[in-house]
Amino acid sequence: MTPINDTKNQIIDLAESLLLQRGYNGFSYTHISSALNVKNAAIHYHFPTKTELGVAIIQRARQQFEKWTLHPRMGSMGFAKKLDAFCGIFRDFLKFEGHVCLGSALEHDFNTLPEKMQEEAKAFIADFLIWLEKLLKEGREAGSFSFSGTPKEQAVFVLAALQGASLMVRATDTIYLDMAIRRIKQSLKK
Amino acid sequence: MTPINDTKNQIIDLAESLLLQRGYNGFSYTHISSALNVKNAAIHYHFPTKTELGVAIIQRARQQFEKWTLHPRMGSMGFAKKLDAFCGIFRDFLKFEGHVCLGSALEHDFNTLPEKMQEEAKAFIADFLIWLEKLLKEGREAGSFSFSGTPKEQAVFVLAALQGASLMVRATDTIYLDMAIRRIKQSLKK
DNA sequence: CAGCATACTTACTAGTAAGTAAGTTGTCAA
DNA sequence: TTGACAACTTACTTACTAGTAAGTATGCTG
Repeated sequence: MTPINDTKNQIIDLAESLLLQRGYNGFSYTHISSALNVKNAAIHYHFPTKTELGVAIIQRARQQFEKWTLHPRMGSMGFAKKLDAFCGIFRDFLKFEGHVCLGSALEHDFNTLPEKMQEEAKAFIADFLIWLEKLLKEGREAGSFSFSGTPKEQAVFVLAALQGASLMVRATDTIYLDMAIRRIKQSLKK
Repeated sequence: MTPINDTKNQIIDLAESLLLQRGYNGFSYTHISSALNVKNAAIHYHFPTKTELGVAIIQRARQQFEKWTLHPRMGSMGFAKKLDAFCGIFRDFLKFEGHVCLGSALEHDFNTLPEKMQEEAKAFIADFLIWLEKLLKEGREAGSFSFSGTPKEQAVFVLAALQGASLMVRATDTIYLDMAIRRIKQSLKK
């Protein structure tokens, strides 16, 4: 028997994938229902509105990121390794054909997003920036990183480059993300 | 008397603005026609399909960029000033509420774009990258910039950071673009 | 002034969007 | 075994999408 919430999770999985591939205004309940071989009303049963579905996607992603930051394996990592792992998140997004990272997708569609999604999107970006800022601050204090300016400024810079590169890949070449990651690491070297 | 092509240009202006604000799938002929106080068929008269309208937007932007690169004022500029001016393009995009740069907008919607628009979008990004790569290469040779790796790699990095920051602004704060620009300049200092 | 092109409007089409109301099926607990 | 609930389907609605066919007002040109 299908476990409870199996369809519900499949819906979130597929909707997230479509969001990363086509943007919030580029997918519909029909895309989801036909791929899962159910009727569009079945999607509405689990997520009465598209807004609720969108919010669910972001909330799950925030939970996943929090879990990622709190993973035991993270505790034993050095600062450079942690940055590596963070960059890896963006590489992972690109593993699936035509995906970008969730942050860029939400930022791009921001103006057309329902209010509740806008709030969640802001919180999602803030999560990333706060984590990065802390890593850079502590990493510099420990002598692992070297950069001028504030850790916040540097965090914005690093995240911008990662998001921008993951976007650019679409109209150019996949290796461009790796190029950007190499440059980011270089810019933080002592 | 309305000059020839006045409506046509107004349509491109508005469509471009909507594209930068809401993405390709986030605006319709109704948005344009109601704003210009004409009927939707009037838009179809000038641009039979949305594809043709989209292509027109990109082609005009490419021409404007080419004109910008060839402007007499550019000839007398040093390498650092030219980079400044290039970053200024991205600042200008943000002047209008909720806009991103055209490059990010096209990259984001890339998977849902009609083929002809995809081709133009690729060429548009390539224009930017080629110009930047040349600037960085010659600037380093002349001793104005300092960076490791290839000029191409660095060009990808700079453009990624600019595009990423102009996106991020939406879900955070406008000053984040300036932060990123400061970091870009810093990363190229001798 | 005849004829034609430009720049539209009116009135529509087929398709798709999100969303809903009411009915059906299977499972499980009292 | 009955009733309640979860997880749907059937069958719709309203609104909007891009796009089209046919008609009209205006002005230019020979």
